[in-house]
Amino acid sequence: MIRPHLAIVGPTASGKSALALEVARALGDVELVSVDSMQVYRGLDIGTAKPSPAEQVLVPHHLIDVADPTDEWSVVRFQQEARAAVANIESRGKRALLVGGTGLYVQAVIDPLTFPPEDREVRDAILERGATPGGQAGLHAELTALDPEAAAKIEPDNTRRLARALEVIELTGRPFSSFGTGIQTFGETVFPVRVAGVWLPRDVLNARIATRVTAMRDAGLVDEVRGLQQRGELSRTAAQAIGYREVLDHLDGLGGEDGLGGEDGLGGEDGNTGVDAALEAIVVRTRKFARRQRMWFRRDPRISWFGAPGNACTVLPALLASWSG
RNA sequence: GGCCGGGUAGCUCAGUCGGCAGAGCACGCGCCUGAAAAGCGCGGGGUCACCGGAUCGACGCCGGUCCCGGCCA
Repeated sequence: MIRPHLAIVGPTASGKSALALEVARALGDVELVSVDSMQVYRGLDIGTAKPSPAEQVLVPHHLIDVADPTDEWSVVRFQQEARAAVANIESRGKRALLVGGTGLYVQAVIDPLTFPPEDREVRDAILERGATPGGQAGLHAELTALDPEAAAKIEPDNTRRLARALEVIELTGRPFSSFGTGIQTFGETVFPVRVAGVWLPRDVLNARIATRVTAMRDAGLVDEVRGLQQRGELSRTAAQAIGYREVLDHLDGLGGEDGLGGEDGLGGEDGNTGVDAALEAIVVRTRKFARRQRMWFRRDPRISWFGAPGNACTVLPALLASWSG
């Protein structure tokens, strides 16, 4: 019988990746699959805390650097490629160790989610309708008429999800709610897998986030973003990566405009205040992201939680003991 | 020292003619099926710098004190 695949989930900056490396070394028969919506992009290295080339040599990693930063990426592409990677690993007699913090992606891989078709043009057209005055209310009314069940589950102001639901209905002629039971259903996974969650005290995690952002600056995050920008405009999906969006905004702000620069006039004579503000914004958004991750994973009763006082690696013995059974 | 502007939520700031104190962000709680590091909902939070006065009633008006910024000396 095939031994179950493994997964480690948890909030950003918890030390999941380092823990996964140690697990891989200890077990010997696993390969890592990054479950991360931003590490898929080549060149987004520092800000995504991507495993270093050296680390990637130690243990094979999958789903890292599989897209160009000018390309859009989506959960469906991830689902296809990650499942292919798992199958590939399995075919070589090894086990996959999924590691990551993108909740929807984790479920897209291990749960039987099937995503209805999409048509960007159709959706953009709906989105445009929604952007007109009173448009959101209009979209919600439309959806209520076509699919009351779906409409009840989507906040009237959430234009993006309203548009997606209407897009699916327009494309398929079926109610959006007729596709799947929703991600709040936690049933059989598509392959045997044991999922562990790492959990850090909030103040510890916040401190780790702050430290990590400073380290990213020191590692040259701003230069990395500048370089990426010169090689072509980041795609809609890549450009929203935490750290990249803020630095991009900051670099745009330096463009010598005369009024709106947001300069506070006090203190920083060398543009450093701008960088500092961007870094602070990164810290704040990372914290919020970690909170949403917590909310997401917390709901899944299949996750076994491992509390760590400082960083995730301290749970290694407990985790190995749990998985050896 | 003089003149001008300012002091209201953790931060930045609105507050009409005197009538129960507001927003954005932060923070907390939550939602989630093709952008998910996205998008969205809900909530807690105030000695309105301080002291005194007129008024039925003051964040607002009057007098004073303290603090911050700018200009002038």
